Amino acid sequence: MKAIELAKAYDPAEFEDRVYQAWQDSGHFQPAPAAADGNKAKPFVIVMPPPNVTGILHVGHALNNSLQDILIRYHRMTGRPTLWVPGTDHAGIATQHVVEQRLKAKGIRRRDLGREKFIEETWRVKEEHHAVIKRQLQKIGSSCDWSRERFTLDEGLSKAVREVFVTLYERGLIYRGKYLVNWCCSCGTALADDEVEHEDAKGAMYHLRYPYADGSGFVEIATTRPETMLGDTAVACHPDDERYQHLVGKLLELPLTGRQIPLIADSYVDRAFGTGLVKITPAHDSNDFEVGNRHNLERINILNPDGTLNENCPEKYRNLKAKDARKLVVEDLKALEFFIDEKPIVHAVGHCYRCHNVVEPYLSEQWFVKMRPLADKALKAWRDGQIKFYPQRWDHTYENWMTNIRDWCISRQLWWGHRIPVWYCDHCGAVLVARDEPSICPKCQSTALRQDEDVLDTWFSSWLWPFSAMGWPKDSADLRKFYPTSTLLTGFDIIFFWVARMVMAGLEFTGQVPFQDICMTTLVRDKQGRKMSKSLGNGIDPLEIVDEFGADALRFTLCFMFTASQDILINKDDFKLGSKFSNKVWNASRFILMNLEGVELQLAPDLIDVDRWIWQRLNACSAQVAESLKTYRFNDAAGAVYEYFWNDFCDWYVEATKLSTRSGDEREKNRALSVLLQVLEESLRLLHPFLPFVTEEIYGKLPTAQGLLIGQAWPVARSEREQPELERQFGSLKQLVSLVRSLRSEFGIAPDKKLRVALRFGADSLNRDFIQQNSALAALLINADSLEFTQDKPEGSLALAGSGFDVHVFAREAVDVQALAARFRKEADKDRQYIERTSAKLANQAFVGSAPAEVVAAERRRQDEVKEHLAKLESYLVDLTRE
RNA sequence: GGGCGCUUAGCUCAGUUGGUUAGAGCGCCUGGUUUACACCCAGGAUGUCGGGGGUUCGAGUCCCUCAGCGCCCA
Repeated sequence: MKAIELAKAYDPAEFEDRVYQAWQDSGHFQPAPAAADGNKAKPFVIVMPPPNVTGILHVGHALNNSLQDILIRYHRMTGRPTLWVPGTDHAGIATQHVVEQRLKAKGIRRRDLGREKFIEETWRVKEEHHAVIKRQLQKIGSSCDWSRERFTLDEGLSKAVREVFVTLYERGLIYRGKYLVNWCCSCGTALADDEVEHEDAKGAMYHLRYPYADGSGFVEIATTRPETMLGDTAVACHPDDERYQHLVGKLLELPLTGRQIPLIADSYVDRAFGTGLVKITPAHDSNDFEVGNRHNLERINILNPDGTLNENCPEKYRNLKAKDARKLVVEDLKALEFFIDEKPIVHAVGHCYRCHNVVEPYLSEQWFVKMRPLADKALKAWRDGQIKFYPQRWDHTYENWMTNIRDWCISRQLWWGHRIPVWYCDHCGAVLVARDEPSICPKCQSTALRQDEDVLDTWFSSWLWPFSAMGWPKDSADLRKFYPTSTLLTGFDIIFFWVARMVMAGLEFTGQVPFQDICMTTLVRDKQGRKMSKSLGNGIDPLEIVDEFGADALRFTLCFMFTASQDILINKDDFKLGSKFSNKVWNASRFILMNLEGVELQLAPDLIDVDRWIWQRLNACSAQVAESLKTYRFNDAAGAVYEYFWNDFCDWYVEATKLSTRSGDEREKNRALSVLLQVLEESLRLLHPFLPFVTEEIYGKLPTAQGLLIGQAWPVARSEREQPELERQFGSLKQLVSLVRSLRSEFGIAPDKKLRVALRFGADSLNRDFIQQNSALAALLINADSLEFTQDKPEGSLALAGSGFDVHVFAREAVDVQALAARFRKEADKDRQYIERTSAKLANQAFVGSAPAEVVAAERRRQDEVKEHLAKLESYLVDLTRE
């Protein structure tokens, strides 16, 4: 046959897009129909964590999707029906924010545009962004089933949301109420507890004086938020606090307001904190809210939705922002001598996770989900082992959150999202919660119905994703076949937001956990350990990496660096790792294919030792990859294929085959290349999940290619290929080669200088036959004319110590004998130290008595080897110094 | 305040139930135009495994303690 040409340089940009298109056209992204090939294997299914449709893919997404794709491709190649469902989420707050900013640039405000027009505009923006996200996922090679792509605002998913809302309401698990919620004044909406990020901020502890109403004295209180005093309705002490017990019930004059408030006792108060007295502002602090409930206190809301002070405050403070009001209040308190002092402190302040402005506790009417009953089921499922975290330590986080679960505020004062399916009758005041929009009030027949203005939290649709994406609430074929899914792979930072809630929703609505394995990924950071962010400008754009190094390089590097326990600290240069590896695969393949010129391929070529050795190595690698992927140890899997391909296949096997391909013997060349091609082909299959593009491109050039590599069988480890004795035998050949190469290198003997080398085996050498049979190979690898074998110590040579043999190199004139002697002495010292150490160990009855027999035996064996090594060195030294 | 994690070569990290003379990639040093690859080849140097204590025949690995760093929750 003819030689096959691969381009001289590995150039991923040349083929990646073309290869992706071929995959997509081939239909392999869709699960193979089980019936067609009688495939009874259990499906392997992942739902992709839907990225925010208006975001762009960052390197964290690249990591997560690369890892998911590795799992998907691997399982697909092992023959399981495999499905990866892609999609995006509508990201209510973030998207609305993006669109408002765009409009603002044109001088348009959301309210001016009106709800309907605004939503139309948002859909347009969504479409644009969606195209970008999808393109990005394709660029990195995601083999997901685009025909099943979903968006959280799709009709079907919206139906699921509505079904869930109404069902939970019917089950008494959704309620509406006026409570303190986290309020983002900038976004103008309520947030869930976990959407608030606590950041340390510099502030002050203000000490204030509240006089008794009867003028007989005053108490001192401390607060970090003096402006909220305008909403105080009590001051509290601990009921057992002897300093204040006698004052309980006394009325205080609240400065600046003219109001009188009581001094109450409540065990919530920490006696040791400040003066032991706290002001109680039920409408602006969640603890105070509880105290207020217990004592029936009035709740005075002093804020407008935009964060300015409202009409419940004295006139002069109205419409000021809280920050400005604070200054003025402090000033006024000073003027009236109610101010004692302020001390700087650092305290945690809540910020909106989307816009990073300060979040205020704010009293408002919202919808909530009662979480306790849902969480109890989710806890039980976890305790029963139905879900499993990788790594396991995330168990604690899950358990802790589930155990201390709080109700979930799900209404958002936004326009972009699922509108709450609740209607109010203006005529009779009825509240209608319905799957379909009612046209008439069933209570009073009025048509004056008004839908709730608010939308639902985006996570209220995301938590249904594993089954809503499969068609639920319809009883779809996909749902029956692919649900529950196999693995969820996502960032640990959304355990609360998403993972935990999906488990709850899955159990509540499908009666099953939505996935079995949960693989948590860590954060990708810069080399200084900083989070990648726009403002720092330290982000890595995955597409830039793809352009520069190729998608395989991006994927492989991330996989290679992904360990379960630590964040990934990475910079652009690190991606050279993957790029170099891809290049290696390209060039090794190129070499083999270019050597096919004039070769007659054999279907079942005979194997020689080195062939059996590489099959053993490939087999071992396969077993290692399978084991590693099973437990989501991606770095181990990547490390295994890297080591196999580079060190075993390229450095030893391909080099070894040169003996055959350059022998001048046509038949031997045909045989060797036939095996080489088979090993290459199988190696490409082994590597494909990790380096899909380059392996597919090369596979397409193979004379033995059948269809696309993506659809080929992965080389599962087979016991008949195990050749453990070959590992040992080939290992001794490698040792021989290394010894000679070291000598060459150390003493500057040119690589192209042919050496005369003789081998002398010890009496009980295990590997004698193997090395003798493969002596031509050994001679090639050490560039010797031939390898001689001798019984007696040859004269005039330099000896090197192998295990079970001496290597004699006739190169005395090329070597600095003194330097070699010095090296031997150093090695001998090391040996003596080792022997001393292990002798003590072996003399220790406690060790010999209590350690497992095989450990002791191994220790003896190693010591014997070192003793043999030392004895050789000593005899070499005698020879060297004598002559 | 409660919880979790990290500290191993110059850098980034492996090291799964305790049992070889602790590994990888990058970087560094020496040599190399071996017609696959300089994104390469061959060889080499580099570690009191954060400090201290303990358990054990044996500790990077288990326990205690101290120090530093990070994250989550309140």
